[in-house]
Amino acid sequence: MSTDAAEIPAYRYTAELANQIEERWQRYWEDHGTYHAPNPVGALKGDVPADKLFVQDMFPYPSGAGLHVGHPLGFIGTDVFARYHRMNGRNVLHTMGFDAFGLPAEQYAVQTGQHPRKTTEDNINTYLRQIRRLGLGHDERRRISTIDPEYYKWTQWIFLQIFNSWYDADLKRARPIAELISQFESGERDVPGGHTWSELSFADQQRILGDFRLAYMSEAPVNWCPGLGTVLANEEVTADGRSERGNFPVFRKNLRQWMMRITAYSDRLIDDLDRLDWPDKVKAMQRNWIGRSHGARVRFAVGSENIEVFTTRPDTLFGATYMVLAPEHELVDQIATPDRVADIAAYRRAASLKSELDRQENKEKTGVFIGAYATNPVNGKEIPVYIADYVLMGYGTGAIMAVPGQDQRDWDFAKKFDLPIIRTVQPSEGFEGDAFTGDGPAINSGFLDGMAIDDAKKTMIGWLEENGHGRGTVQFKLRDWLFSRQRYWGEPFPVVYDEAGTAIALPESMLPIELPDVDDYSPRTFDPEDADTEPSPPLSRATEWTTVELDLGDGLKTYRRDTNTMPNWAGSCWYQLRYVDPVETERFVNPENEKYWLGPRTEQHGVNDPGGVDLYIGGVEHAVLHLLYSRFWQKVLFDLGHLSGDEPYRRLFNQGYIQAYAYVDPRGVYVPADEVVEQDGKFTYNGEEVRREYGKMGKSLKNVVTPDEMCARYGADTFRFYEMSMGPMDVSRPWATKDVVGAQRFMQRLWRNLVDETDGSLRVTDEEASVEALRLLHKTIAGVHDDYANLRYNTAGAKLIELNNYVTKHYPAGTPRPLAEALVLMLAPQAPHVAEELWAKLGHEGSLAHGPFPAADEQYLVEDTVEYPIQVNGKVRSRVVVSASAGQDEIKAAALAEEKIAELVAGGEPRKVIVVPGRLVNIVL
RNA sequence: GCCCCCGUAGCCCAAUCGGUAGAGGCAGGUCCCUUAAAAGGAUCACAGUACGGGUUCGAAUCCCGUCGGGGGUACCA
Repeated sequence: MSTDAAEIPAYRYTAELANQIEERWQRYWEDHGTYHAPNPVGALKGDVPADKLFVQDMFPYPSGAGLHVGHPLGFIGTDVFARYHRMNGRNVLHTMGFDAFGLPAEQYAVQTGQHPRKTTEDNINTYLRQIRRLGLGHDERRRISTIDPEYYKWTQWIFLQIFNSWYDADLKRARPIAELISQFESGERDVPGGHTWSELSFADQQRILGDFRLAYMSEAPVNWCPGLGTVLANEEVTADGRSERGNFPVFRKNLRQWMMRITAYSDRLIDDLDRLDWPDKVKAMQRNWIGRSHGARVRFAVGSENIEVFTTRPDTLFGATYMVLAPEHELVDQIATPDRVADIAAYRRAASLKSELDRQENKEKTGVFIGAYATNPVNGKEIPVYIADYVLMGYGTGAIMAVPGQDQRDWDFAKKFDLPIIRTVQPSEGFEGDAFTGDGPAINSGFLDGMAIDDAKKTMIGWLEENGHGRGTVQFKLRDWLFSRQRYWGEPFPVVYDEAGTAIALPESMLPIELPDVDDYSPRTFDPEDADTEPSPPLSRATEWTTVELDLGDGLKTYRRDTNTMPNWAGSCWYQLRYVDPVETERFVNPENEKYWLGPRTEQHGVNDPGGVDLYIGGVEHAVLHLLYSRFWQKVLFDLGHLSGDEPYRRLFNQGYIQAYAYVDPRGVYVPADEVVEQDGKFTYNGEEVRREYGKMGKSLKNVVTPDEMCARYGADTFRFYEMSMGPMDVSRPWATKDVVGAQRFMQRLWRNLVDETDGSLRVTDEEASVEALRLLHKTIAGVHDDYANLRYNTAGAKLIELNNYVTKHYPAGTPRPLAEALVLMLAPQAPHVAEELWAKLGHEGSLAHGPFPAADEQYLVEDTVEYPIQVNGKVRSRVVVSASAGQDEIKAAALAEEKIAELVAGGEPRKVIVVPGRLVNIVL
């Protein structure tokens, strides 16, 4: 009896052979620095072609679970793109770093006592081993990790740049804070409060500057999450008022925290989206999040006070029949009548106890009358003032004019409290709803009557401005970015506090401010439901670190450090800049290198080109978090003159997700997916029928497939090729291990067409390829070029399979060399190791990483003849072959002369004959 | 509720400007090779594009409606 091994030919392209080849070439690439991309200047200086390409993946957070087959989809996608362009002669920057600060490592540290740095570095090593195994062509000299002190030194430096700048609303750009101070000193700008700058104390000066700085401390309602023991940014809170991570309740609480004045950039962040090559979906999400509304601010007098409201519908002012203030509005106490105080207090208490979730779920209108009446400026009518929790303190002015005729929420409230309703827009015919929000002529509106909404708005804003009752304005939903976290595992703030509690920036020479070692990493967490708790950051317990003696220019003094850390978005805001110049010690990036890799290239991308990474691939989940923050930092650094472009990512592409089936037995327990058997449309595990679910890949769902497994079973090249062939990059699809064999068969066939399986000899011949073969070859080359350039790897792969199948069929004795070489080169971006191996076997020295990529020869792309389908009344009835140079009349004549067609036309005159050159002929009878 | 995207063979997917519905892969049938199986080779079948209407000489593609799936967002005045 013979063993299986003896029957497999020695030189068949098996997983074992693939693994040998892959390991060998990975070592070669590493030894030769094949993927090193030279910089114009600095430590990585080299000869740089003018034509460059910067490709970037959204860098991963190194979790303990390692990679599953879904993760590398984007990584392989960028690698194929990078390899394609590298083979075509471009200087390609492609590398990968790690977004390594964050909660999981800290939570693991709390459980085990292991330092988060150790956990994180172990995980990074696992990731590095996994991505190396995939043969990703990274410039490993450019790897960065956000937790490296040499990296976060510059994160802290950027923080100080932001802290030390202010937004000049007239010039619409950030400027150094020193320029604001000199404006105050010289009197060019009035000091708020009417003070003289030099007479103010240091603390008072800093308090005033805090209202201008782009990073500032504020005591404001923030999202406090007791379950996580930290505060969160708005972007990290879900629509139903819970933490995105951990799903704990989030409460509004007044706390003193670092904020970033991202709202100063609202207009630019919206307007500049037009200059980006990004998916419309992501642009729409950012526009939506920033939420620009055009409208008016209107003042309503209440005795000697004024209530200011924001409205997008100034045209409906005649229909304002009452007003509503947010319960927390500061005017309430001043204008409420004494008899209403008890009710107001009771309502406020009830409102504050409602969680965000309660407010979401129960939209029944509630509120109380506060005894005051306001004057509608447009008609002098006295209208009652209420407080109600459907008006939010955080948007607009925290007060509204209620127009029940045109707003459903106001309608609901008015019905409940029996308030008058005046329609100011004529509802369309047959309208039967409550509030009418459509367009129509103004009614009951004095000088506006008859106008359409747009005209009425303009007219009313003009009237308000003329009579001093208000002005046209723009309102944004975007709020400033809460920038402190009560965590250990993050970047410390590069500031200290003096005795008066004033924040003082540390000089650049003291950076980085490194994290101290502590015994206890845990932020104190609390009962998730208990809103009356206070954050207690782990660093506050590192007393030796928090108190520090420094000489900051006026002698040795005692200062306190900030015990908060930065959110983990900080490190990812600027990593593309550090990839460009990873070892530069004097600056965060050398301007020449930055300009070469990231600067605007108007001759190539048009006059509005903002610069940035040439292709950035990642999931859509960062549409309003990372991608908004990163754009903001880029713009600040651009304004301050540190960068040549004002957008970080010129082109963005969202890859889809690879999902997976999971199987549940009748008890509701997940069973191992790889042991489930499918038969006749039913799924069984150990003979028991199980139910199939579709969703994520995860340990708890027992359906994880790892790239390591796939590499071991098929080899990295086969795995890469399969992943790219599953569908277009941006489509999510289910993982199917059983389908991988298709990719393997292709690789084996291609290998066999070039290499003898039994003795390993080359099966390439000097026979000339037929004209037919050359036509197919050059058509394939042209198509594959196009597909690679447009991220259509699935169709590129299909074209290669088609060409290879042709070779298999027509050249059983051996492959003509031009076909063999072109196949290998075109395969290389997707399956680089086997391509290198075959390229070497074909007798070439060195690597094919830098080309040549085959070019299509025009002479084989033009056909001599064209076969035209002939339609009669839209249905294909026959075909005719015509010379490719034939004119329309010739084609038409040939079609009509065709036997079957002549029969169908039967001597009559067709009503119309449509000739689509190169496509078809349609005869209308 | 509002906004956006998607429905093509049993499954994953092609069809680039409105022009012959099928490139590729999985699964399946038949044949060759083989003692047999695997691997390999050859070959075949399978949908009329979720559904209903419209525009057009011609619709998977454009428009309207319905159904199904996915995503975003929501007392934002």
